Amino acid sequence: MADYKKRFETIIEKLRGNGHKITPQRLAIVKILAKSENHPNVENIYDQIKGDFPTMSLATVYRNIVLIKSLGEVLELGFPDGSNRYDGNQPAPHPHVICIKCKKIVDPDLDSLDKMQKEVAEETNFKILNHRLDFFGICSECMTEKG
Amino acid sequence: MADYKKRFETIIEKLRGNGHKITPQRLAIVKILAKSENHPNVENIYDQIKGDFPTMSLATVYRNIVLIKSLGEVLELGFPDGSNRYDGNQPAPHPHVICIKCKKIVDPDLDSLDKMQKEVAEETNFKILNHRLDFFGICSECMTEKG
DNA sequence: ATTTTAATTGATAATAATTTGCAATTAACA
DNA sequence: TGTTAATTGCAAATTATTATCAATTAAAAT
Repeated sequence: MADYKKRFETIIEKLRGNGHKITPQRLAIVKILAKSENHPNVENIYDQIKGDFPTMSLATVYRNIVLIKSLGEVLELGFPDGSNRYDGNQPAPHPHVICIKCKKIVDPDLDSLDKMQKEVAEETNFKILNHRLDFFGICSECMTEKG
Repeated sequence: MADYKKRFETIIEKLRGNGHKITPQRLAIVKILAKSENHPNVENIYDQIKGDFPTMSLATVYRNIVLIKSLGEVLELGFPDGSNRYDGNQPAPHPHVICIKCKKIVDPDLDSLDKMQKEVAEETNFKILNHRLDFFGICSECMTEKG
């Protein structure tokens, strides 16, 4: 339950501070990203907005995501199959748990990653800058479903 | 330093056992995958083979990888940018450390993942089936380079 | 309030890795 | 050696994302 409003304002301020205009389309995209507890994809964002902006282009969603990513204000979860999910609420890297049936994405609490990262850095002599940890499985809802 | 020959034979046997023919092209692909300590991509595999098989198609590499993947004998490391790297030597999921400059991929020793996976399963009520852990950074060689 | 200017948008074309369809080839078995 | 289903090679199709460019517009300056 994060503070959507604060995230929204942070992103908007960062956009302004970097000389970007706040268009209505952009505003709508930022609103969705600031929540994004459900980790939406581009289509989800587009679908939510095109009701209010019928002429809106998918390219606009893509471009705004690229921009907001470049400001470090959204975490892009890209998957090998080409799908992408976004988290503008928690833009720092963090682990995810993904249901392979319903595609739900959940943020678990895990704090042992820092230690692990240090171990890996020592062993491999890498300077570690980033990481990505996904667990794949089946959520309890999908588990109890028939079929 | 794994046992290439054993991996090679294992994969070939599994192919035979599932009614697949051992063509010369396939044999060459399996050989490369059985080593694959350097985590080759499709292009790497294709380039290594087309000297011996000038008419060889990229599609054949793709198709064979799909097949061997379906038998669980190669680990596909797909990345959000669309690139893929393969490990037929260690086909079970394991962490990777990736240099963002030279794209080298290294396998660190890490054993605390099992515990972490159990914790996550308990907390989220997911049945965890798989995982993916990548650390991104700069290797020692790239670190000491100029530029 | 107008004007000015650069950023942004929308529509469409381009991109590029992977996949698919199909005819020709071939490994493996009888 | 013949038979048959699997495999190959080529080219076309696919598909998410990116780039192009003229028209629009937010926001600062006047």
